Amino acid sequence: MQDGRSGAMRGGESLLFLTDEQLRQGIEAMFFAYRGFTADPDRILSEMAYGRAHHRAVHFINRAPGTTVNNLLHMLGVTKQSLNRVLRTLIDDGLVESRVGRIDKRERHLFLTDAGRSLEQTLSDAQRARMRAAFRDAGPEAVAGFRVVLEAMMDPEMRRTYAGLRDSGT
Amino acid sequence: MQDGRSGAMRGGESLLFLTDEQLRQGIEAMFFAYRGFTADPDRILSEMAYGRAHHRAVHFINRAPGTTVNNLLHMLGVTKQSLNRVLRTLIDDGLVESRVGRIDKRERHLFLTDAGRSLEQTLSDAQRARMRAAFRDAGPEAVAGFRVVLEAMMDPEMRRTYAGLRDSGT
DNA sequence: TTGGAATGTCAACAACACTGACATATGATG
DNA sequence: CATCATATGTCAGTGTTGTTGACATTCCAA
Repeated sequence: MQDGRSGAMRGGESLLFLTDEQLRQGIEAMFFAYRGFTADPDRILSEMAYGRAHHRAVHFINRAPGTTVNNLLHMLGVTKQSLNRVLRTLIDDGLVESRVGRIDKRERHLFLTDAGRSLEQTLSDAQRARMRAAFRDAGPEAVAGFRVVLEAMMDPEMRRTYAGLRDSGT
Repeated sequence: MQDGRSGAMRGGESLLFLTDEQLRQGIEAMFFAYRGFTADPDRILSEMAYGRAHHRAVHFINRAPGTTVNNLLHMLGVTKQSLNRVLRTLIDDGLVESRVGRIDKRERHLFLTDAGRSLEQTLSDAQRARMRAAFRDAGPEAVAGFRVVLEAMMDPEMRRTYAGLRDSGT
């Protein structure tokens, strides 16, 4: 694939969108867009004692209340030591509640407190505002394509996690 | 926008794709997809003394040979101190060459050496392979939508940078 | 000549990730 | 019951990447 012609013609169908140049533009689009994607919540977080990792934890606890530490670990793709540091501060600050499991007492189930939900709202509102503007400008068909490509880009395991969250949220 | 109905109906046109639930799915798609997006080059880099920051620097120097440090700074969105640390190792290791500007001798123009191009190829090939698979699976229309939404999500300044690179690459 | 811009460098620090090791409590199984 | 595995928490050390702040050098431009 170093000839720069990987997306020429095949069977009469134009595959121009698969040229190395197109792929490179896709890569750069991901890079620049992700910067925008995180910029607004980051700005809010920088004024507090929290960072992006706290945002992610709070987001997924809100999304899946009662999730266990192990679940959260896999969703976030970090080690338990890394998550624990973040979770510790959130619990100590009264944003997250950790309840011992009723069935399996080894597990801890995580919930947002009112204060936690409030922070989540603040961060999500900022992030959603940008997403909404982008979606609105792009239109429904572009949005559909956007989601299809992103889903195809995930690791299979993450795709399952994503689909599980998606289908549970409707 | 906390009523969860921001994307109901308006003027008879369905705006279902703008509901908070849809936006949240878009946010999660970005999160999981970005993980996949960086996974392959990260794996390669972890076996070397380099990280994601080196990848980004090498990518953009390859994309815009002769770019100045200041240009690169703005493209990457980091401070000169942060970039300098990365650039230092790349120059010392013979992957990047820094030439004093002919017109303005304060400026340094950055180029990849053969070794630098080789590393860039290795990393880009891994990243492009995933992007190519995702594009292929999603099809040209989805890819078009993907790019439109990503571009709409960028900060205006980054959008200009992105468009400049895009138009110069064709 | 003087001011400002571009670059480089040093130091300190913070966020966030990692590995490795170990402790505790609990569930599951023989 | 004894044993092994699982879930969680914690401590210590390390690495990458980012930040500020301060200061020096070089050089363009007014």
